[in-house]
This record gives sequence, structure tokens and C-alpha cells, in this order.
Amino acid sequence: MKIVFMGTPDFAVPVLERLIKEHEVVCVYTRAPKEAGRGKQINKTPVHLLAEKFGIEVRTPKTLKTEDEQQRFCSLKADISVVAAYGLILPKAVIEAFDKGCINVHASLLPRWRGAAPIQRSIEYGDDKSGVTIMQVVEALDAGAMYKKGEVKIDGNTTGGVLHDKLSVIGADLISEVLSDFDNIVPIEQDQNLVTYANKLDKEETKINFDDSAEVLERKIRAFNPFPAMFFEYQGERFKLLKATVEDIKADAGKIIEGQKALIIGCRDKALRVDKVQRQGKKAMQIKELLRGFTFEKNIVL
RNA sequence: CGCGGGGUAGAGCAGCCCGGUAGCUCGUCAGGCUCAUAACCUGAAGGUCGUUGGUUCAAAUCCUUCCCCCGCAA
Repeated sequence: MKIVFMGTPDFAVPVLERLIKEHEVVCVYTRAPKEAGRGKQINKTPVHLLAEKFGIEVRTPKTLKTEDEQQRFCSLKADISVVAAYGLILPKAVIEAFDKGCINVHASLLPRWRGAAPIQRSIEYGDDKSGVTIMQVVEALDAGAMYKKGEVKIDGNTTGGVLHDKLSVIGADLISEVLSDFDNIVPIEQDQNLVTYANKLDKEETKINFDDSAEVLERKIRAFNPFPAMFFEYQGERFKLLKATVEDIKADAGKIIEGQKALIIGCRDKALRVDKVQRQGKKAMQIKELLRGFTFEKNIVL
């Protein structure tokens, strides 16, 4: 099939790779390169780099709302457009530009977790499974009828990063399966009663509040590992918390119960034993490594 | 030129401001103690202090070149 692909981050890369291998990708839309990172370098998106590598035309319009852009899009005359974490709202003219419409790869088991950060939210809220849904793009956010889903279990070791990578691969498999049998799959409408929304990640929520319960904090730490990562401050220095375990110990919220042989901090109910941290300016490391040369003062309240 | 931290023994850190024998914790190795142990005791090995050049009687420490890692912000 002739496909127009629209995507931006790493998540979309395996999907695009698969499409390139199995179909004819005539054009790739992605977010425009922008200043980012140290030194504010101009960086192209992961999808942009992949497309260039294969010599595919890349377009990076700031918006698709203008008639000009919509004209350009339609004139590609593809069979279908595939969207994976593109980051721009698609107007009706774009959605309906091609015969087979527009389909999306979404990193959740819809209708649960429509929206921007489904991967992290599913872990944060203690879901026991996550997955990928291939569905039609409609004007309402992530609300289209569903072609196919793939599930994956979430357990105590599932971090946001791990789940992201798994779902990304599953997404590539699913899109491949759906496209190869496209005309025979009948999409199913989403059950409105089961809809939830995954709010965008906000840096504000990554500052650890030890008044929360230890279980909730552990899940957030796991969900936000490696990005954007939960953190606390100790003596003016920032420590990202990448892995922690709930300990059945009662102590004042935020109080350092042990800071030499291990790092254990009280929460609202139980306590958290820190397993992996990243001190600002340093690489991530097991807490034991850090504690060989660094000590947290006992009884200080964070 | 967005702001900032760091590169010292296998690991994690201190020392750097206020130049003058390279240090701590852990690990490793050897030996000892113990019914036993991630415990304890004794001893040992292990470092061109990221790289270049300079200042100095003397540089991990001050100035300089470059390389690498990371935090913030975006």
C-alpha cells in the first residue's frame, strides 16, 4: 500500500521501520526540528532521522490547519495514512484525505487511557496490563473505532521505559497485521463507559511528596523511570529515584530512617527503601554503590 | 555561544578555594578467628589524579587546549 506516515518520537520508530519494509511509504510527517538538549542544539526527531536514512520525503509543518498544507497532503494520493505519536491535531480534511482513511497506533488498551501519556499512567495507577490499540482516527481524541489490540502484562518490575519499548514493538507488529488484512477487519466502537484519560506528564508531579503512601510512590517511581523520573532534594542537591521497594516500617513522612548502609525514607504509611538513584551530574547507580562514598544523615526530614 | 555538576586504585567518594609524602568506604588477594556468615581481626596488592601546554623549586590542587559523562532548562 501507499502510505503517508505521521509520527515523532522513539515510540514511532519501529512502526515506521516496519511500514518501510512492507509497504511504500511515500512521505513522512513529523514535528519540526527544535532547539533542545545541552547547548540548545537543533535536533531532528527520531522519525525524521529514520525517514532521511531511507531517502523518504520529510515534511515538518507547524500546523495542518491551513488549506495549503491540507492541499499538499491530499495531493500525495496515498491509500492510507498511519499515525503514531505525531503530536499535532489532525483536521478532518487530513483524516479523510485518502480512500482507506487514517489509522493510529495508540499505546494503551482503549478506551482506557486515551491521551498523551498512556504508558506511564497505566503503571502509575496500578493496572495489571497494558497494550497497544490500532484504531481509526476521528476528530475526537483517540476515540475512533478499534481494529486490533495487543496486550502485555505489567508486573512489579515493569518500568515506563521497559513498557514503552515493548509496546513500541507490539505496535509495529499490530500495524503490520492490520494493514495486511485491512479490508476484512471490522472496527469495533469504543465503550464510552470505560473511557479514561492519561494526562500529559508534568514536571511538577515528579517532585516526591513523602506524604503520599509508599505504594503510590513506588508505582510513580517505576512509571516515570527513566523519564521524567521522580526526585527528592537533599542538601540542595537533586537525587532522581529510579527504583525503590516498599518496606513495612512506620516512620514520619520524609524522615531518613537509615542513610548509611541503606537509604530508607518514611512515607505517609510505610517506608521506601531506595534501590537505584541518580545524583545530579552523575550516572544512575545502585544505592549501595553511592553509599560507599556518600552518606545520608539519619533523621533528617526531606 | 541557554545555566550548571563531574572525570582521583575494580566500584563509590574525600582531597582542589588556602600548591609541598595520594586518602576513606567497599571490593580483590593472603592469613587468622568462628559450628557458621553479607560478621569480625591482621596484612598485601592495586593509581601516568581524563588529555594538552604553561606558571612554579614543587601541580590532583593555579592558568590553558581538547575529549568524555551527567543534572537543569527546552
